[in-house]
Amino acid sequence: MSLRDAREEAPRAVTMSDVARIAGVSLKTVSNVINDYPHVRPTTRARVTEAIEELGYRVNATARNLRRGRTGLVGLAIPDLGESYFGELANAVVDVADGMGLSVLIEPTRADAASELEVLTNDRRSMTDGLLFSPLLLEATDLRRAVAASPFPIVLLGERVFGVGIDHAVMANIEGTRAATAYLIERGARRIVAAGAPPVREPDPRLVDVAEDGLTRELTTSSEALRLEGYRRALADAGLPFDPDLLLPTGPWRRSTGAAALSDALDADLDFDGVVGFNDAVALGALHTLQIRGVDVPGRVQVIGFDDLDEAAYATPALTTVAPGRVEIAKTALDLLALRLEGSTEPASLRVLPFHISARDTTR
Amino acid sequence: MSLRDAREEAPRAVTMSDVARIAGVSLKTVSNVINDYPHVRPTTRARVTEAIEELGYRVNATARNLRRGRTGLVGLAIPDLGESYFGELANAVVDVADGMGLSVLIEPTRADAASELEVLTNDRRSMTDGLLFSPLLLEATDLRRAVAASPFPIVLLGERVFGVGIDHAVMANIEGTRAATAYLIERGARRIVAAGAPPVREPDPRLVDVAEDGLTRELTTSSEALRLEGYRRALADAGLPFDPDLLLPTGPWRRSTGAAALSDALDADLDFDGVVGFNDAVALGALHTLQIRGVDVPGRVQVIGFDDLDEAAYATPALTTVAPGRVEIAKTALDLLALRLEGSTEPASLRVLPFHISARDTTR
DNA sequence: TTGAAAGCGCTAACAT
DNA sequence: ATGTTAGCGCTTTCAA
Repeated sequence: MSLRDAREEAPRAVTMSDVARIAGVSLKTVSNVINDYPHVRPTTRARVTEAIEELGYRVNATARNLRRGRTGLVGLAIPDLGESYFGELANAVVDVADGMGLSVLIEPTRADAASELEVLTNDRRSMTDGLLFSPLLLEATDLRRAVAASPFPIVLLGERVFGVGIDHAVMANIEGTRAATAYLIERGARRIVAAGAPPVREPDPRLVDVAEDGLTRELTTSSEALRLEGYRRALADAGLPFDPDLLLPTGPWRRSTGAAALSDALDADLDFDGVVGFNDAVALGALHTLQIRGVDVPGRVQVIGFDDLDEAAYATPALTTVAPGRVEIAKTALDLLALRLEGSTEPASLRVLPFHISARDTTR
Repeated sequence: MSLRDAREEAPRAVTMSDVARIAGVSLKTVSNVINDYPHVRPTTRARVTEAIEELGYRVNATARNLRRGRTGLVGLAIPDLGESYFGELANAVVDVADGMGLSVLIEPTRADAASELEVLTNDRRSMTDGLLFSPLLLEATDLRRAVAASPFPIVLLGERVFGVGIDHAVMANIEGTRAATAYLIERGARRIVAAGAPPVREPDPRLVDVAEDGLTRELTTSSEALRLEGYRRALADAGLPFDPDLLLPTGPWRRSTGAAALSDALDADLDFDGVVGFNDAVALGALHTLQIRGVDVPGRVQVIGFDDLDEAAYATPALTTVAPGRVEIAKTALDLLALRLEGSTEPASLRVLPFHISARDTTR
């Protein structure tokens, strides 16, 4: 009815001046009311509020943004919303941003280096105040250059570590995997398979002295390499031998590849009593194979994952996993960004976030 | 270096007038070049382009949006990005929108009726030109009222059907499940379990004459009910009896609930040779249980799902499933929205989209 | 405590 | 083919 007619007649939307006119006050006063400026007489405020109500006024965010010079929008560039991990991360970012009065413009980069670069110079960049970026494929040098040239603040988030010079909220890849591995060892596992390890068995030469306290000197590598490093350290901590035969590369970290890797291991009569899945998908796939093959979990083989996806809790048996603190990551990344938005010129910081182990039923 | 200094000194960003000045032309000409207005002399265009290059000019989307009266942003309200189905749907919407020059502001509503309502009157609504909405919990009447009162166009997308009066791009719930069931029947299945059926065993009384051609008279119901209806029809088509014992309610459609439902069925010695999972998660869970229990799939029991998640293709055996045409849904919904954005006052239309069956290895 | 007025950066009539 | 100019709707000095 009236509203529909209104739309058809292409009426001017109601503006602040309409409100001002009806309320018998000036623009400034309406603005004051809307923006909760304290020094407004209660009666005036009431009149304005009433007029707003009556006219169904809503502020025009575009005009406000133009005037203020900011949009309240931040970009979130992630590889793929179809992957549970990124979907859940996006959920977390949106929630946290909401609490800060920010909105999130999510831009999937489709696991494609070109679109990862493109996202930095997109048309959308002029609608956002800053960018949260989770690159997957971009070379560290390309990234560093592009970020340095960007007129807006960028914060990296997620898994990969690219070195200093860029604000960065990362999960504790090394310490998380180390703790996961140690968790199995504490529970009696001695021969622990690393499902999702990188195909190369030597330590990554680029991985130099990776401390997880922000004091890192040089660190440019993949999460595979970082998680492998955590696994190695846990073995070393426990005085257990490092056996390359226990490294199961999977390629992409999916259920199917995890399942296949374990199938192969079983077929090859590999001797093992624990599985560290480098992420939950791989761990869940591994668990699947073990169950089909009739291997008792956790009795004969214990399994632990990494990510704490919702699904992990619902698997049978429920998957023990490293919870990397998605909300913490989101919160830290947004805080870092907010600081830059306020004009901070502090040196870039790398924040490695606390994690914990969600103990469930695939471990003893 | 220079760009960083620039940021620290809080310099005016370069504007169109700067470009105009450097190029020695007027604002209008710069605008013409930027917007690919055809009647610009090549030499002029070159000069402008050069100035743009030199200054590193980027148009200010906010100013443009204010002037144009549109933002080029559409909202996408979906329950939860952590669910693969919605993540993949969001991917599709973003891709299609990209091709239309639109950006997508994704807003998870967290399976909460209040936030589903709230999304319609959000602050973000003044930054978007229209809204794609996939409600899960909202009562049909509430929704209808809210949509009617909205000053911006809304298109519903996804699964539930709310009745006429609202533009709507839906998947073929009934026909898809009917085809899925028929597919198993054609391959010899006779006692087919419906995993994910609603707990009530009577046909939904609200489900009256649901045609899937837009000529629907009355249709206000859940996707559970619609898919059950498809299942019933396929049985009827084949002259097979409808046995309520074969209806396996799961509650939420997840792997875990699908797995549990099949476990119970097996424990109860239920006699069946086919499983129609009401979505892929349920089907995948069912498949999992069947494999653990040593039931030969597809030899002894055939399984088919609904959604065609990426994961379905990677399961072992790969899951046969109904592909509901996510991209088609996205495309149709955005086309519908674009029409309204252009001012169309056509009556609202319900588009039920074509689907197909992705034949894989869980069926013969 | 409120008002007047300028202007954010752009597009699009309207001129020429 | 290009220039002039008036706003889009808001926030924000500056005054009163």
